[in-house]
Amino acid sequence: MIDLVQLRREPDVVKAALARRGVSSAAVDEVIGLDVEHRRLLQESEAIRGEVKELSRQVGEARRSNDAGRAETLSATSRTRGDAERLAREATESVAAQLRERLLMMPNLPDPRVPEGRDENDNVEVRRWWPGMDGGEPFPEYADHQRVPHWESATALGILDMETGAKLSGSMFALYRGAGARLLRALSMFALDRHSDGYEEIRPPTLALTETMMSTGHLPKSADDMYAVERDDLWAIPTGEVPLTSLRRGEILSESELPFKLTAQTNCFRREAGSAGKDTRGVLRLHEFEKVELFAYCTPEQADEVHADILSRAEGLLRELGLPYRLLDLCTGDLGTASAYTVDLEVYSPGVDKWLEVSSVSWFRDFQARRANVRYRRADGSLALVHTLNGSGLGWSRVWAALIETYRQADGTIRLPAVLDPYFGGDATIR
RNA sequence: GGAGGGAUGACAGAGCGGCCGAAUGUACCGGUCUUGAAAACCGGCGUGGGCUUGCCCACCGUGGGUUCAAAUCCCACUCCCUCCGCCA
Repeated sequence: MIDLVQLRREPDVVKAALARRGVSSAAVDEVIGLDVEHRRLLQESEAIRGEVKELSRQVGEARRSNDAGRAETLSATSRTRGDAERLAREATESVAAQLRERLLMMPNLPDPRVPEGRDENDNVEVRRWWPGMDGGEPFPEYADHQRVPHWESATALGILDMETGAKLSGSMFALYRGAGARLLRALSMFALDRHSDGYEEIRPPTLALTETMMSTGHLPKSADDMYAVERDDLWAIPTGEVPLTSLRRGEILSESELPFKLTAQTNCFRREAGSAGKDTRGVLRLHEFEKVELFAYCTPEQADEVHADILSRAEGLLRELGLPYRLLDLCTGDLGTASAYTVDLEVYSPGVDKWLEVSSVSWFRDFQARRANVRYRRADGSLALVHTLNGSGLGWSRVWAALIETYRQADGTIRLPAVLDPYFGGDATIR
């Protein structure tokens, strides 16, 4: 949620920032108008409320001094004012509800460094890495046996069975078998092992309350992309970010515990309502996938450093796995609702000849903290909202595909990078 | 799923229609005393909102209701505890 106080103080700054994301000046004015109206009504109803309280106090006084007549008169006046108060309060609450609704739909202000753009095509590549790059080697050349899509090679090896996945749950649900399933488990273990220095490992529930989904900004705006368990009023989380952001919801943290860093491996559920037919072969886009998330609450001063740390951890994993990747600064048109600044990591996968998004490292400023009401007490005793950041480290289905394609040998076997050997009993080769 | 008990400030815990934003204790902050510390004593000490910055309003799990007036009475819900049932 954007800061209403800032909106009052510098409406033009807010308008200019939101205009970059396509929010019209009129929409912002509407919020401002509702805020003005809300405060006017609030003052009115609070003044009447004050009157009622004062009258009630006097009724009590009159009763105690056995002045029944006076008490009755005062009581009657208070009753009338009480009716007026009810009306004023209802009007106030109605405007407050409208204001809240508009505010919850409003996206975060993009950071100045976010490039201008309409959609994902305008994201700006900031860096590229591949094995041997530092030694001056060119971008890898791939052999024909690596140019095989994973849905062909993995299915042939019996480690991926999309057909049975569809039989169980419908299209875009994967079933991994044998070494394929083990590879997925290995990747989560590998990542969590790497993050264990500094990030507390969490195993959160994957069904969450509406309030929990509201805090990150996934609701109300993206309800169509979420799986709802309506009977119990729960939602399947689209990312570990959801439970982690609410871990300390409503709490006041001490400055000494910041940055407060967490990591969690969870399944992630996405309806992919708006992406019919796009990259749907194999495991490129699934309704359910596994991801290791990195998350932090921190002070505004710590935010840059934490963002860099999360990013470098995500990069580090890809380097250890020997997979080429690139970094993109998301443009204003592709930035997530809650984010102020996001860097995406895309891994190159030779079989499909595509760059695949495997991580999004985002800084939310106090947008989520305001919704989740997570604050910290500063050295001077004052309270301030924390900043939240998160990033995948990493989302596995696409990494899985890139590994299968990149490390496919001429004989059709897959010799996975040596860092995974320990998770395969010493030899990470899939035959 | 059934029966009972509970939810109050950082924590413990009183209050059970009006003088209660809330006793008391602990913790915390400042001061006195002390060579220093401790103890003792004195003072302070929740959050949010509004505006005429001094005041007003809201908040005692959540939502509704009764009343001139609700932490306090009534209803519903959520969560926690105990017991029973069921289950991995």
